[in-house]
Amino acid sequence: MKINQTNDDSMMNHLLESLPAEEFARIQPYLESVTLSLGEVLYESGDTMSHIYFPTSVIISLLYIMENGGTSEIGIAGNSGLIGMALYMGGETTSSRAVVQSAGNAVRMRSAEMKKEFQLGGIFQDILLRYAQSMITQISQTAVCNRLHSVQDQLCRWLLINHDQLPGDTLVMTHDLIANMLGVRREGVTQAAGFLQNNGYIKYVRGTVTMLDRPGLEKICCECYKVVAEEYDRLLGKYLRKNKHRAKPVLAVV
Amino acid sequence: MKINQTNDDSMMNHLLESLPAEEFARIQPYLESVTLSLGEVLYESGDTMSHIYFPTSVIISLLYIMENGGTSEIGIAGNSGLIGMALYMGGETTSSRAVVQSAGNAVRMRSAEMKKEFQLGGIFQDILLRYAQSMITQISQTAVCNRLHSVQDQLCRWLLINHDQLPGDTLVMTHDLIANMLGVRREGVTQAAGFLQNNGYIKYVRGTVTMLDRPGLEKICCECYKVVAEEYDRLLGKYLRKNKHRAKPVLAVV
DNA sequence: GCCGCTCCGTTCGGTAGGGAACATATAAAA
DNA sequence: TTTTATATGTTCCCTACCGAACGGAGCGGC
Repeated sequence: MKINQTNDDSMMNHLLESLPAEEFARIQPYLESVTLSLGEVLYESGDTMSHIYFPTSVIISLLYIMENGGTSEIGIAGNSGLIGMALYMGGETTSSRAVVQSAGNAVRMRSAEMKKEFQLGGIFQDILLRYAQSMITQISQTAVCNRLHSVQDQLCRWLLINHDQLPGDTLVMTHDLIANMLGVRREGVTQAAGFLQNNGYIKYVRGTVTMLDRPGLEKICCECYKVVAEEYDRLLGKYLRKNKHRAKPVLAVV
Repeated sequence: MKINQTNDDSMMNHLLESLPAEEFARIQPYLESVTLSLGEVLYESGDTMSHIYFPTSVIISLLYIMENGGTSEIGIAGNSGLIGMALYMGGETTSSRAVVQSAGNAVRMRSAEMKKEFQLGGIFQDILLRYAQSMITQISQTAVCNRLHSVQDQLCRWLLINHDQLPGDTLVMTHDLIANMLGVRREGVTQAAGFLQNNGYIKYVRGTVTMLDRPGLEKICCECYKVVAEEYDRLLGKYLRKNKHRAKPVLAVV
């Protein structure tokens, strides 16, 4: 982790940029910009968190690691989310690992200041709580998707969710890593990805995946992506839409 | 749903009985006791919630219903939980269905009063937020268990979690219903339950399951039960243990 | 150029669980 | 008691996915 000299990028996180000017001004002095590299671990299961992170260009994955070594992702957060809900929910720690899935920047805020600001109520608190609820939806939908849908469906969902957090259309990620996220075998990912490539939805070579036909992907994907995207928009859209600085929609909703 | 004349049973919900006397006195006037029958639906996916429910003897299941008709439970709440987090998280609704899994009583509180009391902060708010975090853990663990563990493991987890919310050792529940909760086939449940019965862990006849060897069940279960139970205790134990009225431990932790 | 590493493609066999059909057992209703 | 509805037991086949192994392909370092 590299600590940057300015926090100019703080407005690139959609939750922060949704704040009214006066509330943003209040917390801005506490924000610190950091650069995170691929694979870096922000915290392990059980670690007491020192900071809350608001990704600006980085993507963070929340991973569960089972006793038998199996892994499965329960949710991700990019520039429309945050990492460290447990700080304001009261628990201080969670049982998941937060790991950098795509290198980039984030702004962070110390635990103590975070809790103090949360207690003040206002829009900031409301946004944090609504975001927590949207994560509950994301995790729930992951649970049922894990249970009831095929690997291919889940790969589509995963690609779409990640694409929403990315600046462009290319994702740096090997089949092996995707398999760890989905909790399936690498071969299963290769097979599903092969199908998607043969049908013109994506293209991939040695650790990069490029989206070619996003509308098509949404079409063949199970409903799980849409449910999560729409719920995020329902919960936080009223704040996000107020801000005219937003360049592209956070989530493409049908 | 039947509305009762007194709310004397309100102290039978562990979250409520954890409140300091003065905070409990403040909200008690808003509490209303209701009797709920098996299969009753407290709210459907998308419904605006009118009340938050604190189960005293009832058990409520949170079910997701997919477009193809498949169902899967993401969490449950009994006398150590509540139903209606979305009210204080800001969303007003969730995308799950809340259905009575075991008949009994609950006390409830109207949406408006709930939100007002939550805003006052204090122990009540802290307990509600910590409970929300424990539900996040429960849902996350369900997600990974769905992905990585066998039907038998999941049946054990489900039985243990339900047993924690029950007064006795007998659960009124058919294999068919359990299958809906777990999101698997009825035959799969019959087979797993048959194994558990043949090995003396449980006994069942026509819609009732009796726990015979709970320590044994915990032993052969995957870690998922233990993780959820310990996390609940870590988050809320400090409040629960203060109250001397508690009869039995909410969760048996190894 | 050559070597070596990582990523992807493919195969084989094994298994858990799904879909469907049907037999049997118990409880409630008539 | 007989009837009927519901709960559980069992079988068959089928598919998706797992585990493991190995071959080839791209890309770096030397």
